[in-house]
Amino acid sequence: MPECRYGSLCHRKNPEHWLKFSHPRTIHFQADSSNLLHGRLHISCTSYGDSYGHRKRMYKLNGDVSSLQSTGPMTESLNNVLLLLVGLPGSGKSTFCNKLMQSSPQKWKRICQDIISNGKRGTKDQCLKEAEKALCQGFNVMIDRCNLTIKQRQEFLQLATRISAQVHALILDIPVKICIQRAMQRIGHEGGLEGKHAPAAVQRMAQTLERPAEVEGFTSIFTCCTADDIERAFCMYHLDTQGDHRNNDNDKNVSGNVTGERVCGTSLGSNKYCTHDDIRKAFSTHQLDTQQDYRNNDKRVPGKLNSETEYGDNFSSINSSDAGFRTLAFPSISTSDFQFDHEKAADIIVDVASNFLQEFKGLGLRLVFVDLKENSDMLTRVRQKSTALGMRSEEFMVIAGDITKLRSSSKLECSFIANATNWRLRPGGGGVNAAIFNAAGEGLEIETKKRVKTLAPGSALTVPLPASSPLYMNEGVTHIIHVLGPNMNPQRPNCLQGNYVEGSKLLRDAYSCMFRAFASCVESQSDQPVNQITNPCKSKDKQNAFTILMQSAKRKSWTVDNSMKAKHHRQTTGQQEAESSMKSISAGESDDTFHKLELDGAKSTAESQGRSIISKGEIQRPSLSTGVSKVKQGDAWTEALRNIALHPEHYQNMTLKVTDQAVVINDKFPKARKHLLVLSRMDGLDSIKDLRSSHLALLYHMQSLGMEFVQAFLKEDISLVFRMGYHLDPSMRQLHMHIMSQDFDSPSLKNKKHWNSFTSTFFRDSKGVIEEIEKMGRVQPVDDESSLLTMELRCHRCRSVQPNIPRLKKHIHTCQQPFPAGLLQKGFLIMADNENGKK
DNA sequence: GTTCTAGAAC
DNA sequence: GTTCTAGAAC
Ligand SMILES: Nc1ncnc2c1ncn2[C@@H]1O[C@H](COP(=O)(O)O)[C@@H](O)[C@H]1O
Ligand SMILES: [Zn+2]
Repeated sequence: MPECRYGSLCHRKNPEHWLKFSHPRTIHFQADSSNLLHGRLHISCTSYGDSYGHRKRMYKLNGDVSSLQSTGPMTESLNNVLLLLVGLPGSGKSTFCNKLMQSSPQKWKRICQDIISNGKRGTKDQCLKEAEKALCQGFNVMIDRCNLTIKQRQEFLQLATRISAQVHALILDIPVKICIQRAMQRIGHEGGLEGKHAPAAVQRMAQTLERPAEVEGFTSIFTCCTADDIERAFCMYHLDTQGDHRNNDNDKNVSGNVTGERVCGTSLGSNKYCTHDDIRKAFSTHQLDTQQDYRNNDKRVPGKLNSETEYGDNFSSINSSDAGFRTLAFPSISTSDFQFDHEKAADIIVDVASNFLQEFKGLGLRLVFVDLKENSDMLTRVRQKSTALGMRSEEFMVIAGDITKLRSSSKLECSFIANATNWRLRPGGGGVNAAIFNAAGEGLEIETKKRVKTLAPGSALTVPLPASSPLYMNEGVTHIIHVLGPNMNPQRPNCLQGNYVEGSKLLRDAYSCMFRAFASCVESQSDQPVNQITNPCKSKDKQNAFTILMQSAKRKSWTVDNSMKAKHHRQTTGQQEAESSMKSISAGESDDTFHKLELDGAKSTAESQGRSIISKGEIQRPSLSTGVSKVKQGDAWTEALRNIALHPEHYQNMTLKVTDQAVVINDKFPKARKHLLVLSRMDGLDSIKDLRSSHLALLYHMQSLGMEFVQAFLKEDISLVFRMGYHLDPSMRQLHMHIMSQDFDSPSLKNKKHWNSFTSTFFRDSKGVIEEIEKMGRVQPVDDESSLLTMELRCHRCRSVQPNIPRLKKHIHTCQQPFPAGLLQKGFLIMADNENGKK
C-alpha cells in the first residue's frame, strides 16, 4: 500500500483515502513545529495485552519532543481545543478535569454530562450545545463523559470540524479492575454509578470501547496508562495564566526521536507539576514488563475471550461474576421437529430477545442465536430481522456453528446454553437435544432427573453442569437451560393442530422463560463466592443453581421439589429491640375508624379459580384461558378492600379520595409512617397478573392519584422517600396500589412476609408495571416467586442481611446508605428533590 | 390480611 | 427464661 505523504499527520477524513494509503504511525515532528499538541500526535500501539481485558499495548511515540519542554508555545497554541476524555467510570476523568479546572479555570470549561442539567444528568445534545458555546467564548473545553465508542464521539468531532477547533483525545487507559474498585468505593458520584452495581456496568462498558483513532478526526491522541502519564497529560493541558508553576530549568530543546514507554505511576492527587525532565522521562525507554504499574496483576489465559480466568486472583471475586458479557447461546426452538412456522418463530425470537435485553440492560447479558448451518433458513431470518431491528451486535449475535463447541471452534465463551429438549427431558431424539446431552455427558441427565421429570411447553429449567462434565471442562459451559417449545407436528405429542395463537404464545413463553432463567442465574451468581459459580453443582443453594419458570399462573402450579428450597441459615440473635420504642412513633395515618370497618361477607361473583394442579410427570396441555390471578376468595377478610372500592359511599369516613375509577384510603395496618392504598374500582380485577393493555388508563390514573398524595406528603416532610406499587400476589381482593414511605417505621410491620413483600421484587413498582404492560402486554413473571417472601431479611438500602425483625428494625432506623442504584435509575423512588422520581 | 400461641432458637 | 417465628384459625 502506498504511503500517504502526510503519514499520520494526514488531515483527510475520507475513509477511502485511509484504505488506499498507509499512514505510518511514526511521526516526526519538525524541529520548527511549534509543539506537540499543535501538530498531530499519534501514539502507536503494539498489541500485547491491555487493561481492557484483551491485550496489553505498548505505546511508542516517535517525535521531536522539544516542544514539550517549552511551556510558552504550548500554552499559547492550546486554544480552541476540544478535549475528549475517553475512559471508563472510575478511570479518573472527573478527577483529571477537576484538577485542570482548579489550576486553569480561566482557560478551561469542563462539560460533564452527569451534571449538565442543573446538577443532574443531561443529554449528549446538551453537552454539544454547551461545548460549542464555551468554545465560541474562547474557552478550551473538556468533555467529561466516557466517550468510549466512535458513535459517542462522532458528534463532538463534527462540532470541532464545524467550528474549526482542535479536537484531542485523552485516553485514560486504566485497568478495568482498578476502575471497578474505584467505582464501587466511591460515594456521591455525580452520575450515580457506584457501589455494587458498578462492576457489571463498568465491565459492560469496557467491552464497548473503541479506541480513538486518527481517522475519526482527532488532532491528537494521548493515552495514559499510569498515574505518571496522567500527570504528564495534566502538564500538557495545564494553562496557568497567573504564571507557570512548572519547573523551567530545563528549557533547552532536547530533540531527536525518542521511543517512549511509560514509567511507574505516581499519585495524581499530588500537586507535583511536571518538570521538563518528567516529560522527557515520559518518553524515555522503559520496559512495561518490569514496571510496577496497574497492570501487574493481570494473568491472562491465552485463547479466552472474557472468561473468569482473565484476571489474577486478587481480582477474581469481582471478575468471576461480571467479566464482560455473560452469554447464553440458544438454538431455534420448535422450528425443526415441531414444525413451527419459521417466519413467525423468527419474529418471536427477535421480539422477545430485544424486549429482554432492553429490560435487563446493565446486567451485561448477551444472547447468541446459534444454528448449525450458515445458510440455514432460521439463521438467515433471525439475522435479517435482528439487523432490521437495529439490535446491538454486542448483545445479540447470530452465528453458525455447533452449539456444543462454541469456545473451541468459534472462540465464543458461553456459560449458558439453552437446549431445545423434549417433554421428558431425555437424551436423544437427534438435533440439539441429542448433541447437548451427548456433549455434556451423563452428569446432565442425572442433574436434570434430580430436579423434574417432565417439562411443560413454554417453560424452562436451568440445570447446572457438574464440574466433571466435558461440556464444562472443554467449553466452559456452566449451565444448561432446558426449554420445551410448542409442537405443531401432528406426529408428535401435544400437537397444537395449527393453533398459532396458542403456539405463538407458548413459543414466546419458551424464549422468555429461557432468557429469564439465564438472567436470574447471572444475577444470583453475582452474590455467590467464586467456586460456586465455576463449579456450579457444588452450590448448596439449589435455588440459585436452577430455576423453573412459568409464564402463567396455570403453569406456575407446576411444582418443583421442595427439597430444593434454599436453606435459610439464620444468624445468632442479639437483643431484641424494645417494641415500645416502635410504638412511640405514630404510624402515620392509622385511624380508629378503620377498626369499625364492617365486612360485607363473601359476596364474590367471580368465577372460581379453575386452575388445575398439574402434577409432575404429566404432559402439559397448553391452556387457552387467560385468567391467571389466584387471589384467595371466600374468606371474609379478603373482601375488605373490595367492599370499600365497590361501595365507597358506605365508607365515607375512611376514604381520602374517591374518583370514578379509584378510591384512596389509609392502610389499616400501615407498614410505614405513610402507607396508603389506591383501590381500583373495577370489579373482578384482583391482581396485577390479570392486567392487560386495556387496563393502562386505569393504571395511569391510579399512579397519578398516588402521586398527588405523595406530593402532599413531601410538602409536609421533605425527608420522606416513597415507592408506589403492587404486590405480585396480593392477599386481599381488588386491585390495589400501595403508597409507602420507605422508613418502614411502624409497629404493624411485624414479620418477614411483611418486610419482603415491600422490599423484594414481590413489590412491583407502578411505573415498572405500566412499562411492562406497555412493552410486553402483561406483567412479567419473576423467577422463583415462591421464595420471595421467605428469603432472608435484607436492609432495603444497604442490602445487608439482618438476623431477625427486631434487629432489622433497629438497623433500618439508622442505616444511612443510599438506596440501591437500580431503584433510582428506574425512577421507582419518589422524593422531594425528584431527581430520579417519576415523571 | 391479622391474631394468637406453641415451640424453636437463643 | 425470653425472644422470635411460623402456622393455624379467623
Ligand atoms: N380492612 C382493611 N382496610 C384497609 N387496609 C387493609 C385492611 N385489611 C388489610 N389491609 C391492608 O391491605 C393490604 C393488603 O395487602 P396485599 O393484599 O398483600 O396487597 C395490607 O397492607 C393490609 O395492611
Ligand atoms: Zn442498611
